[in-house]
This record gives sequence, structure tokens and C-alpha cells, in this order.
Amino acid sequence: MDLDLKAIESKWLHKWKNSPSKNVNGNRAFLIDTPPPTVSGLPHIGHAFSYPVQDMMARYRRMRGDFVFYPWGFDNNGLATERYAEKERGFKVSNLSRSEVISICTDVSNETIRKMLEVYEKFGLSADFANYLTTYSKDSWKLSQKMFLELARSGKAYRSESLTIRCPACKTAISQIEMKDENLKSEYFFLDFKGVEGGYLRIATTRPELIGACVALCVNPSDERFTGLVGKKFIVPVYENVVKLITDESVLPEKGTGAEMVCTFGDQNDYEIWKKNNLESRIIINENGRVNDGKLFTNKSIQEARSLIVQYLEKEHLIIERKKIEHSVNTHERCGTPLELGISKQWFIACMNLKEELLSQGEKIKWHPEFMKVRYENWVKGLKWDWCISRQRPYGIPIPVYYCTSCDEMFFPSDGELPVDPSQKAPICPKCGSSSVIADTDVMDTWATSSLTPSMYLERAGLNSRYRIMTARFQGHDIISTWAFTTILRSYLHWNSIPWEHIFISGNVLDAQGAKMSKSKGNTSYPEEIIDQYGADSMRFWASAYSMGEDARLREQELTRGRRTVIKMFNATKLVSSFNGEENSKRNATLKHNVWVLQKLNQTILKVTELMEVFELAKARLELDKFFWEIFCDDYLEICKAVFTSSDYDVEQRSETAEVSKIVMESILRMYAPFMPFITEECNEILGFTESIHNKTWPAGINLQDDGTFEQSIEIIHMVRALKSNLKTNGLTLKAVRVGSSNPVQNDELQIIKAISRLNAVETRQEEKLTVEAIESTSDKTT
RNA sequence: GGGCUCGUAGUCUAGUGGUUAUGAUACCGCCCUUACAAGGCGGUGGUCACCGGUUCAAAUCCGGUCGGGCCCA
Repeated sequence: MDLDLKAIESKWLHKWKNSPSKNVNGNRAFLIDTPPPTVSGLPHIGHAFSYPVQDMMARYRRMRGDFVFYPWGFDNNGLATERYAEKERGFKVSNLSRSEVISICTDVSNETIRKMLEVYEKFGLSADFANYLTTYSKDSWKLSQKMFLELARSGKAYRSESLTIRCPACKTAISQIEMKDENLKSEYFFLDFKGVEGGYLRIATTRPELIGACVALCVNPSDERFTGLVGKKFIVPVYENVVKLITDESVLPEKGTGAEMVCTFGDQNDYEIWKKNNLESRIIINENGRVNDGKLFTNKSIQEARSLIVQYLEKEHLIIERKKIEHSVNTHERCGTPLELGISKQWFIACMNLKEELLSQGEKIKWHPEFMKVRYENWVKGLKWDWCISRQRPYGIPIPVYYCTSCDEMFFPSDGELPVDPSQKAPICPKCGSSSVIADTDVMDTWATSSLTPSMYLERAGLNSRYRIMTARFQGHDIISTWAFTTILRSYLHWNSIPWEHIFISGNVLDAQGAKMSKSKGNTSYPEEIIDQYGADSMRFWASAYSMGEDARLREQELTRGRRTVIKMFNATKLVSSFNGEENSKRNATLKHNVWVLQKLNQTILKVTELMEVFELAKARLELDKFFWEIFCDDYLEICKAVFTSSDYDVEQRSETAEVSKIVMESILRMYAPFMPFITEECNEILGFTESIHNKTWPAGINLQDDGTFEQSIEIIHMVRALKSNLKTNGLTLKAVRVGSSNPVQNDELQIIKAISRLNAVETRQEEKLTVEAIESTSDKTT
């Protein structure tokens, strides 16, 4: 076995690095909004699935002579990297100063990026790795801040004191984007509220620690059990403030006792009822998630507060009943902690007023697959809050805003001063001249930066004056409501434009049984292991077997098939390069088998090209596989071998065959080049070309006149082959056959049939149907 | 709870109204015929999830059921 895939791949990686693919200044542009992988660990199998597909399109379009812009970036901004750094270095963000955190995060991120790059390079991607950007660089700061200020100055971003979703563990405000529903175990506590005029009302709550924040009781207006009680006043247990029983449609009669507390704030529904009824505020959970009820506890965590009040209620015999339940809770997707609501001053980007516009922007983009657009639309329709973009974290891009404490003026740095770290300088208030100015201490949501990737890439390459709309975004379906949504929103707000013409949504990678991969199940695979075992070309072959949006299974058989294709290509190339004819014979194809294969090649090129143009990579490759294996290798190369071994063919005929086989082989390699960049480059070299195959153009078909009669000969060859194989099972070697056909078999065709099947004689006769029968065979038996 | 998606040989998959349902992989038999045994040839294997409807005709279109997956609440 003389094929060392690892050696071949590392050889070409090295060569390509020293002379990267040429970029053409073509008419069509293909601009890729590359997804910058998050700097929070090494590439996983999902990356191995999605990135090669982008690269295949890029390589194809490059060969078509298009201007291809395929930049690269890393997302090292924000919470994901912060958490990763904590884990890597074993520290707690809360124990360090902001500058210490930033310095460690930067350090960890640089180190991780180096390792990530090594793996991504092995994928054989033709992206511009040398000029990668990061989302936490000075350039990214500058752009994020500039774009933020554009929105702030025009009022599209605003600061307001309003209801905020907070994560008590991460101690920051978050947005609807980062909320995740989870079914959690909880417990219902049944309590009685004494009526001021006597009687009582029984309620059920899963949040006893919020009793101190109770400002009303509420039932469904149609719930007849409470008809007489509505409007009556009740006394809150423990805290003894008086609250009224009100009604609201949102209360479900079948939940608990049908009566519930309205607290400031248990959930969003509490807030709605609170606002509608103009209720008082009793905020007992502060911004850091600590509870102070002014009676039983001060500065306790939510969990501590809950157990303290339950203890107290039990002691006072105020709990009527406890019931374990499981219910859906809003949690923070990054850490799984149940979220709290509070009132605080945050920065928001307005989007609730733009639903119609955002839906119509979505319409203007071509979604692959189409049905993924529905997810986007559902998300836009379901928006409940403006996008809260301020975060109370140390690691992130600062919000560039100052506040004057003397005159309350809010002011911004000029664009020329960006990027700024507002905590570093204290400018003078432009309105009252006071020097008692404070800087905003918050940073921006990472999506506020990631949503700008099209501009980040274009500006970095100096292409922003030429292009506004990129050609293609590639991303997973899990981030349609985050990355796709925020990018579409920003493009609309800043440029009244769509960010890209196409969005390609890739599916998940599942294990061979179709189960989601997870570390806890132990069914994860790593790209490097696959490359090690099968080679990067085989990995890409697997990745190209799926249509857009389809979940992919990690299937050994597809990887095996890929590796076989690689080996087959290598061997076929070696065979073709061994065919020797006269140099530069330059004659036109006249032999039937040559005309036939060129015709077939032409058809294949047309089909493959058509499919590549509409981004149907999986189908295009299947066409190519069929031509390569079945037509070129199984039939045509066998004929070629016969031509070179049989004495029936002269030098001229051999030269023509050698040349045609080389033309066809090279065209096959060109078409495979976007899919399998390594082996095609190697084979290209074996065929004697010195120019990289990736700098060649996509093959154009050669249209020849072909009467199609040779198809019959191919069919006869197949039939003879089967007959031979059957006789062999019985220990017989076929020597001569009689072919019956309605269309006469020409002499030159008989010659090929005889040579390829190693027969002494082929007789023919007129018959309705195509038949092949043995007329002579010899026994293999040794006596 | 709402939405989307999928269900085709042991396994995976092609097939959006028309011969006998595509191919891969696995398995069995034969062949080491000088590119390739990581190959070639031949073969076994299917109630196209289930029920109903539309139609001359359904894997395909429609409705429902069951089961898997994902997104959103």
C-alpha cells in the first residue's frame, strides 16, 4: 500500500500555506459571512460537518472565475470565553478585578485560537486564515461602539429603567435571546390569606420567598369559586400588609387553587398584572439576586431565603399542604439558573416596533432550506421585549456613554475617539462643564458585536465601500433566533438592507444511532480523530453527503466510501498516467470509446455544474461519483487497458486513447477538487501538472457528435462479464460468445468487446432482443 | 401547549402522481484477470410507520394516528 494519506495532506497543507489559492477578480462575487467559531474549546464534529460545506462552495466559485471573499474570524468576546477561561485557569471572575479578568481572558483566548487554527487548517479550508479577525479586538471595539452610538444618537437604542431579566448567578441582565425554558422539579406550598372582613383565601405558590413581595391576589374572572371574594381585602401572612383580590384572564383556574399571589416580580405575568392594575412595588430581590425582606432575612440568596421562610411558615403552622411538582421555568441558557425579574436601568435596542419590517426583511433573503425561515418568523412574531444589550460583566466591549452627575446630561464620545474604555478617562460635561462625570460600567451583549460580522469582515478587507450585502451566511439552526435574527435586525437598522442574499442553515450532527452527541453520553467524536483514521478528504466527503438543514449522522460507511473514493482516484490517476502514446498527437477523438466517454463526461459536467450553481452539493457529488466509478473506471478504463494490451490497436489509436483518458481524468479531478482538495491536488501532480488544481478553472464540456450506438456495446460488455462470472462459478473459462442484437455490432466494436473480455471469438447474429450466449468454454479443472 | 421536520431491506439513504422502488453498507457465492481485494462480478434481503381519502394510477398529494428529532413557550 503506497498511499499515505497523512503524508499527502500535510505535504499540500504546507505547500498551500506558502502559496495560497489565487483570488480572481471575477464578475460575480461570492462573499461569505463566515461564522467565527466561539473560543471556548477545540473544534467538534459539528464544525467538521459545517465548515467544509462553505469551503466547497468557495472553491467551486473560485474555479468558476468568481471573486471569492472567504474571511475567517474567532468569537472570543463575552460570557462563553469568560466561562471557558475560568474553567481553564481555575479562577472565579468575582474574585478578580476587571483588568485582571480581561488579561486572563485575552491570554487564554490567544492560546486557544492557536490550537483551534491548527485543527481548522487540517480541514483543508481555503479561508483566509492569515488575516483572521477576533470579536474582541480594538477593531471590533471600534466598530461595535460606533454602531452602538449610531443607534443611541438616533434613538433606536435607548436607556430606560424598566423590567429586566436577570441571572442571579451571572449577576447580569440578559435578553430574551438567552432565555431557555427548562422543566425543573419544584414544590407547591398551599397557604391561607386571612380576609380583613373574615374568611380566608387559599393560594398555591412555588415561590414562598416572594410572599414579602406580594402586592395583590389574583383569580380568573370567570372562576365562579371566587365570585363573591373579588375586590375583598386580605392579609399577607408573616408580613401582614393588606392586599386586594383582583382578576386577570391570564390566571389558570386549574393551576394550584386557582388563586395566586401577584409579586414584584415573580414572572413576566406578574409584571403585566402589576402594570395593568397600577399596583405598588415591594421589591425584595436586589440586582445581585440577594433577598432582603425587612423581617426574616437580609442579604440571603434565593435558595436560603426560601428555606428560611419555609422553616418559619412550618413553625407557625401556616403551610396547609406541600406538593412536589415539575414545571417549566425560565432559565439562563449559559448556566441553567432560574431567572429573576427586576427593575433596573439598562440599554435596549428597539425591535418590538419593527416586527413587520423584520418579517419582510426575512422574505427578501433566500433560506436554505426554505422551511428554516419559519423559525425566524416565529421568533420575530413571538418577541416580547426590546433587546436588552447591557451586561454587568467584566469581559466585554464597554458601552461608550458618560453621565454627568451635576446636570444629569448623558453624552457620548465622538467617533474619532473610538475605541474607548470609558472607565479610563473622565471627560468634562459638555453641557454644564462639571467634572463630576461617571462612565457607564456595563459592557455590550456579545450578540451586539456578533450581529455585525458582515461589516466587520468587509471593513477589515477594505471592501465595505464596494459591497454592503454579502452572498452567503452559513450557520446552525440553533442560532436562528440569535445570530441570524440580530444580524438581520442590525443590517436593517443601520443600512436599511438585508445582510446577505442567502442563508444556509446546517443541521445537527448525531451519532450513528441518531442520538444527539454529548459529553455525558460519551458518544462524541472529534474531527482530529476522524482525520487521523480516514483523512480530511473522507471527512469532507461525509460532510458533502447531506442536503442543507438535514441532520447528519456520523456514519462509518460514508467515511469508508470517502476513503475508497480517494484511493480509487489515486489508482485511476496512476493508470492513466501510465498510458503512453505519441506526445502531442493532437488528433481529434475518432475512436468510438473515446467519443463515447467524452460525450458522457460532457453530460456529467452539465449536470454537476447545474447542481453546484443551485448549491446542491450532495446531489452534484453523487452525479460525479456515478460517472467516476461506473462509467470511467468500470467501463472506460477497462477499455483503455484492452487498447494498450491488445495487438489490434496501433500507435495512433493508443495515442488518442492516452490523451482522451488524461483529459477525462483531469476533468474528474477538477470537479472533485472542491470536495476533496488534497487527493485531487496530489493526482493533478501525478498527471504532470505543475499548476495547483485549485487555481484551474471549472471544466467546460466538449460537445461531440455521438450517434449513441456505443451504448449497446457497453451493454454487451456487461452481459459478457456476467456470463463469464457465472461460468467461472462452475469452473469454466469463457472463450467465445454469440451476440444477438437488432442493431448490428460494428467491427470496431467487436474488437473492443473481444479485447476487453479476453475472448478468442465473438459471433453476431440478428435478433429482436440483445442476447449473449457462450459458444465455447474450457474447463479449469486440473486432472 | 404551539410550530417545523423526519419515518423507505439488518443499518443508512435516493426518489415531490406513471414500467419490476435508487444506491451505499453489511451479509453470502465466485474471481488475487498486470490501477485499485480499501477491487470486480453475481446474489439474499422491502406490508415505502399505521389508518383513511383524492385519483385510471400514491413512497409521492390531502386528513388523522403512532413514533423520533429540533425550535419556541
